[in-house]
Amino acid sequence: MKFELEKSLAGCKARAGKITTGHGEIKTPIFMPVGTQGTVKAVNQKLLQDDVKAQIILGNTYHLYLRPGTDILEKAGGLHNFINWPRPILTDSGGYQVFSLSDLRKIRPDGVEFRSHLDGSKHFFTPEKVIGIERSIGSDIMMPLDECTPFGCTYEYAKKSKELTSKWAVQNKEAFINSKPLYGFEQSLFGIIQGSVYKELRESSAKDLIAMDFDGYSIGGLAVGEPTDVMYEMVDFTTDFIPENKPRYLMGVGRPENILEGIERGVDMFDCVMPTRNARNAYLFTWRGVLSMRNAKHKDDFSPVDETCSCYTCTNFSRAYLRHLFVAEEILALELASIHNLHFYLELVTKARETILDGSFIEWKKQIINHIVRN
RNA sequence: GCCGCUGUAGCUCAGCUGGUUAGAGCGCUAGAUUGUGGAUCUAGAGGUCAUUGGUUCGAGCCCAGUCAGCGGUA
Repeated sequence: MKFELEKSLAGCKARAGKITTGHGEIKTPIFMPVGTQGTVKAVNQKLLQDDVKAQIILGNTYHLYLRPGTDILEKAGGLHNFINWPRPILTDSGGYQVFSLSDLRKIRPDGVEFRSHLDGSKHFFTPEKVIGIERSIGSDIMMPLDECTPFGCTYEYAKKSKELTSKWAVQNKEAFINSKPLYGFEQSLFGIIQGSVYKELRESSAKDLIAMDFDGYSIGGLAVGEPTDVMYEMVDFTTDFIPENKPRYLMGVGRPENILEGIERGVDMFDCVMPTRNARNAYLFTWRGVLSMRNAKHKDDFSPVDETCSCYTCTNFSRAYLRHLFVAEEILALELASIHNLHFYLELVTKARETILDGSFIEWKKQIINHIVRN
């Protein structure tokens, strides 16, 4: 993997760059649709490429390990082949599932013991095991096993957790060096910076990981319930420690305005379930604010979701039809809404990139936030 | 025509021996959703208890008439 920094803004930390992987280029800043189980829910691969214009998608190690399992993925020749996705894939390690499925797991110094949310069976993840699974998956960018701390945890807990994540990072890195890709293309490994909302811990976590020289750096453990301004402050603080020539990835974020604020603070990559999950709940993002497609006011509104949007949904269907599909619980509702929201997110980061390159980002961002945050 | 059963929220129904502002589920309306459960959670609106009289301190509940629906019967 190669990262090329194309432009850094003078007035803020926003940057534009290019990541080159074995499955092509990713132009940053970028938003990565989440495809946990080998599919971006409700959107097929053709539309994902041609209409949404996704440059890279996510898969999840925890979910893919439980189902279909690494034996199937290897027989298929890796996840790209299995799901017929020719562009880059990034895999999350399962660290977040350790956090979100907390009643089903136990964290130990050597790894995480957990029960499958599918059948209750017992499993044990170590950094080495996770790297092995990600080799079987064949993701272009792999995330190491980490612990995502819950918001509200004490300094002491966050400190111990950060130390564990750093210790695991060494093991992740070693396992990475001591293993090889299975499918003939290069894979790369990021480090995940933890430390909750404590600056001192963020700094020390960043320094631990940077000393190990990862291909890129993720900021984890944010957007887990802390106030938004705290999240921005932590991001701003943390990106200062990350070398300029490495991509920075803010995990799990976020709302459109969160992404723009993240870009301004020097983040290159984002992922979030919001555009897809909210789409399935009839919550749509537009350039003039958000819409709830179930609302009765759309019943006889035959205008598109967003007049300025060029996605398949907006160029072909009305709000009234979308509302009808949601009320009738038709599956096409999920598809059309997901296409639109993802198209919006990708267009958002594309425009951010363009305005970084031409120097108008800050001005553009202010204007956009005024429009999209208003309801 | 006669006999019986039933009328409570948009729908399906609870509602104790008569006792404060009549409830539930679904639906409806509106929120929430941040390294994915199409899930879930939160809040709100909505009732002349078919109708007219009566008994009672007090009636969704008891009595009578009327209307409507369902079943049986000549």
